[in-house]
Amino acid sequence: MNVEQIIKTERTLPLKTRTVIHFALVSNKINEQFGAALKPYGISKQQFNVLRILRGQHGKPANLSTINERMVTKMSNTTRLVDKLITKGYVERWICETNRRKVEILITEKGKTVLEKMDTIMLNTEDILLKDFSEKELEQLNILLDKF
Amino acid sequence: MNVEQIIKTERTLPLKTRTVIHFALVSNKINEQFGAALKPYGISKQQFNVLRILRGQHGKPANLSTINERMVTKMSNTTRLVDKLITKGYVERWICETNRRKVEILITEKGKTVLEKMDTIMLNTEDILLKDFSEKELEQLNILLDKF
DNA sequence: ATACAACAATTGTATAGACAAATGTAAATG
DNA sequence: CATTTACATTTGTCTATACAATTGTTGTAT
Repeated sequence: MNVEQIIKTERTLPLKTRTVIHFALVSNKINEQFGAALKPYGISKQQFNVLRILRGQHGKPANLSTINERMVTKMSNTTRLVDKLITKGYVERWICETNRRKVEILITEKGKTVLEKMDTIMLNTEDILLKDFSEKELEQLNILLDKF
Repeated sequence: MNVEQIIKTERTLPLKTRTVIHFALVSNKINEQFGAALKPYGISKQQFNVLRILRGQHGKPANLSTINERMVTKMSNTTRLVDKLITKGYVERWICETNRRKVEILITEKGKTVLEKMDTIMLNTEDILLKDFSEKELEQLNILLDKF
């Protein structure tokens, strides 16, 4: 991936600028790939993330703030995101008995089934995306990412 | 930045999954910072990108497809993006005389002035974002990013 | 107990972006 | 030269997201 070539600039970019742009380009690519992988399921990355969080609760219900806390990309409107998962039948929502301000959200059996299928696809996509990385390079990348 | 801690998961993530999530987290951080830097100017990253592309033309007008080609994040609707820049007076648009299908887009003096101010802020933001990286680490990161 | 502050989620609204269809223009074909 | 095809941009529509204001509930202080 030659950054200058992709954005078709004739000038040599300063290293820092180049890094930031390079990062954005890779980020786009990753998003596209995962987006495409989830497309057949009619689910967004965010929705997938929420399903995974709910499964990770092992039956223990989660409320909205818990979900938000754990999401990779926080967003302002988890209510409507959950709404969509309910419509699809992947998730249930109840009002919390002990604190009626709160809400209890659970993944359904249908949600679990579909999530399992998506898992495979997602792991596959990861493999494809990272196919040119050795174990060592992945570790190196993680160390560098920590510096942000 | 401890990934597991941030997304509050108790399990140890597989290296590849961890990398992808790590990447998304950093990407969010970068977007937030640049977004915040541009906020006082009431301009989006995309709009800023277009202004920079137009300045890079050195007076030579650009048409929509040229702009699209050079944008870091391609998008489906550059027309409306340019509309917004016109409203702000940062950009002009004319119909191309030699090929009336095309359009000629130019940055205005006002656009150049405001862009110069934004440049400083953006470079500053880059510096802050990358403050913990040595020259060598930045080069290393760019090499790793190339593997995507 | 009553008033007030804090909490948790929801709703309204405005803006951004994705995607497909439509418009207008130029080039190619017969 | 009329018709078709390709091109460049624009427009319509639907969905996603950000941000602020609102609703309903609980906890706290007097």
